[in-house]
Amino acid sequence: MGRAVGKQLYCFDFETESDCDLKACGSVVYSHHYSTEVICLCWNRVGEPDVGEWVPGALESTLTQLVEHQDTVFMAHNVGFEKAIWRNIMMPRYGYPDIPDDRWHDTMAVCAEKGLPLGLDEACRALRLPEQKDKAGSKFTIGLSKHTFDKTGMSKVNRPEDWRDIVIAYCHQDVAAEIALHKRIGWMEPKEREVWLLDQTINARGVAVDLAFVTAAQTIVRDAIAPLASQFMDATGLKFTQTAKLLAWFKARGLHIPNMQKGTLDSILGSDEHGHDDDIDWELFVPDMPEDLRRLLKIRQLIGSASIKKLDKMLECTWHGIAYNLLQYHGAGTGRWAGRLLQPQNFPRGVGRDMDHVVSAIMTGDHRYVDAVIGPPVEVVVGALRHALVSRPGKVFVVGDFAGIEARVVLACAGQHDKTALMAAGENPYIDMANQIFNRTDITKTDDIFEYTIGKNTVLGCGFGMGKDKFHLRYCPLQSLSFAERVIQTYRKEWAPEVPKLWYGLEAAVVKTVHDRTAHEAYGVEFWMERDGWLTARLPSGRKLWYYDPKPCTVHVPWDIAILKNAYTYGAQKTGHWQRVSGYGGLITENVVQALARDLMVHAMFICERENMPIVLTVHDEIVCEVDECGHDWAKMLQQIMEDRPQWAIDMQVPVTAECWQGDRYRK
DNA sequence: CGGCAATGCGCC
DNA sequence: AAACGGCGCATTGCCG
Repeated sequence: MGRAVGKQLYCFDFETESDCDLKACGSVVYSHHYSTEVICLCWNRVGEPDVGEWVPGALESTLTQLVEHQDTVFMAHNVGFEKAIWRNIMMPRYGYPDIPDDRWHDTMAVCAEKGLPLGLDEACRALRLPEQKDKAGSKFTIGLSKHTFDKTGMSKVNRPEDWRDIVIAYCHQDVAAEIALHKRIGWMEPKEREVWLLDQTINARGVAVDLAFVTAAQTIVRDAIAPLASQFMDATGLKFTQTAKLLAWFKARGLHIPNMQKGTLDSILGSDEHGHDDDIDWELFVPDMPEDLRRLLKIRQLIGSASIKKLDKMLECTWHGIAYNLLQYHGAGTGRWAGRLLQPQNFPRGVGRDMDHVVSAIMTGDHRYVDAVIGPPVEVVVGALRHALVSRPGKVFVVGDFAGIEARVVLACAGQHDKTALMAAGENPYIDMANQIFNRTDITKTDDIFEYTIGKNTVLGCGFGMGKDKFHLRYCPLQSLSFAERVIQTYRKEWAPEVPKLWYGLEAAVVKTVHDRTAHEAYGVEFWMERDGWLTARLPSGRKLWYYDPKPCTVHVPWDIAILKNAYTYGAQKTGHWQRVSGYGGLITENVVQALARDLMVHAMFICERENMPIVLTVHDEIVCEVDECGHDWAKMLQQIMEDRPQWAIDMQVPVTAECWQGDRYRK
């Protein structure tokens, strides 16, 4: 079941034209758009000369036979697109039967699993395949869409006469490239195929968006920003989004600002809205700033949030109140999902205001009212963005969050069992850490906020080799550097001395594997050079992490120019493009730990599905299910599910706890 | 002018 | 005895 191997495999590729912007709206909205039309569907049976094509109105039965043959599996690169076209155009308009999820195979999912770029063209290039995607053809086809007319100058009247033939030829070339890619990368691991099928189910369910809430929020933002933006323009001649130019403008008036980030502005203005004086860097505070400049910075701070763009995005990518395909399977190299379209994984957290109060105020659409009863309207809306996601009528969200999961996994992985036992016993590890750092025994969460926060940040942040400089900059810029150094040393030497051994142990194993091309194991992770140019790390969970094109190298150690040590690099996607990355202990540890935390998620996700708690969203260490509204204590049930550990996690002694709640609106 | 890279900013 | 990593989207700015 679910296996696509051994069946008749057909590569399947649609070319379409539309006024709808596919990238912005997603494949579901695109496929439903009135203007979207199929130009052609081309296919080729993998390993056979069996090539075919379909165009609207074609009278032939080959396609019907293919689809009705239950042993036919259809392969595409990003099948979300092909599925949407099939189900929302081919079925309703042309009467074809459905192709169920388990008869699709996605080469993009395999690329994701094996650490390759997700784009077809980028993947083929990274693998140096002779068969490549036809870039000119792609540009031509995209140019057929009306929303690009102004850019390409092509329109229905001046298209070349043979434009359909050009597109069909391009489509066949894409099919050839996809087949070459498939032959090189093969199938998914069977267990990951099951995860991917679940991913497809979740993406097809979608999440409901409260459209009335979104439009009310848009009204508030628009009305609140307008007067402030024009004041700002009058004073500076600049739009408040032109960050670099603004910094120069302020500099010319004697005010040197490192950046326009929220925290920086809080510090410079010497006040933040919520009285967290801890967060303020008083060295940046400018007490004698001219009032006009202060006023401008204040405006920038109030309306400069880019997050409000999400409101537009929510409407754009929603079809009849549901946003589909918000998650990318294995979007991160470690197997975590990535967010797409309205990006549900980076909603601002807000500041813990009363949700019902905030939502009802926003629903009025009146920015003055929001200002009067809650606070600065734009800031209120930004903090409430996640509340736009709601459960469908008659349903309720049940949401669970793994507590400090990566810190727990790294300690368990390292064999730091005194600390995992402490967590398993329900004690607070952050207090334990803080007591050790400050040489005390009586620190509490409420009475020693600074000490507690340092303890927490140390436990959560230091498991992957962070150094004193980074810790200082990030968590305690007002303290001395030697304080940060002491914190780091306390973690590494006293609190969790097994953890640095984990970094160096994993590094030694992976470096040996890349250099001598034999298997090496450390801490339950087995490194191995696969055929065809991959390094893999088999995790205690049984899953493999894949690193493409690993190469041995040597580097100078930082403390002695004369000493060389073995190291390695590999190809990976970084800041949006394919480049070589240097591996090191902290990094490989981070990858392994993040991957294991993901596998704990997946374990819980399968149980949720089995127990009739359909998942609609995941956010790294958080599961969102949508269940029938009834008297049932769903939160309790989800907690039991998430705290059920797979055997490998029991063996590793990972202490797992989950915090769960239920409600009809998404919140933190 | 479009394409691409870098940057800023949100999250875990 | 060094190194925190993983994302996506919007915007800006540079280059051809």
